[in-house]
Amino acid sequence: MLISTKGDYGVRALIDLAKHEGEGPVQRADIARRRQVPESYLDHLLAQLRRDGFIRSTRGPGGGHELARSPADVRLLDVLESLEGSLAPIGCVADVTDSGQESLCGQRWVWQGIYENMRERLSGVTLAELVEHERDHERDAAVNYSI
Amino acid sequence: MLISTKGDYGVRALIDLAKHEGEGPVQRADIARRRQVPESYLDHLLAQLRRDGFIRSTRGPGGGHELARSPADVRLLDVLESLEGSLAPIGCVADVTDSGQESLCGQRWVWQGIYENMRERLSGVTLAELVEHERDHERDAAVNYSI
DNA sequence: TGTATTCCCGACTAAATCACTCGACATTGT
DNA sequence: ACAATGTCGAGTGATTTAGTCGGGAATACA
Repeated sequence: MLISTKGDYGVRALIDLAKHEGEGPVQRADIARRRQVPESYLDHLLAQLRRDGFIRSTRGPGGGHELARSPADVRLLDVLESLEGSLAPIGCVADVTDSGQESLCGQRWVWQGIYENMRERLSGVTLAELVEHERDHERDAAVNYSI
Repeated sequence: MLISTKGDYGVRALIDLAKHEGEGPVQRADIARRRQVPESYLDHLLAQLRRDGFIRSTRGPGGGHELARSPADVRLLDVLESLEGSLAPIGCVADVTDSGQESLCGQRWVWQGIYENMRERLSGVTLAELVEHERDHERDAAVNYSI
């Protein structure tokens, strides 16, 4: 599995922030409840998203988390790579500077194309589109993530 | 990482068998040496490939392993799914009969397309083509996998 | 029949990763 | 001062990865 709960939960959190944009900071506990993510785990994901500049956080009463950029400027690819690390499906297509060792993996040429296609598709999707899609399908907190 | 050493080593083994087709059974020790795979680990991979009908094995002196079908009839997709299980990149596109629970994952529509593209590409590549490619690039035992 | 060769199979293990929990601490509004 | 919030790092149980190991079964051959 290329994408674990890290990527899934993290994207859920960003979608939640996007849907509540302009309403001031959103609290971790609210995101956790609405998106059905364990709060103490969400903590780590928000920390990572903050380190990579996707969100801004403020402490104290009334604090919480906000998007640092417009949802239309946030690419799914970047979010997932922030949360999951490299999305390379097989070792021999890793995005390291391919200096020195030519890969031993004979399937490289096949996977290279798959990887590029994947990155292209994920680059083409923004947080704004994910929100739009969720709205179209009436998937929101109350509908899908609550008990 | 979607593909682990299981998939990598297993494909290497099949390529080796394909290159020695018609020369009688190929021994595990020879595959292991030529393809730089731990022999005791290769054991498990060959067992899996046999269970799924990719190879035939014979015991005793002069025994070994042979392809059960023509290399042109073996799709990379099938080999990898045999060795790795489902290649679904994210839980919500799993190929289970999607009865009941509609997935909660909002990225599903994106990943569905990526998954389909991946499976199409992997379906289009046969063992024969992998061998051909290796021959073109002079990647054989003596060239790449030995010390 | 005996023996060497080869595959077959299941048990075991060390290390890494996943999916969390927990507690101590920092910051801030009232 | 104090309560509400986020921040950070350590710890944990379950699962997966990448193997090893040893005993057993089948077979060719002398």
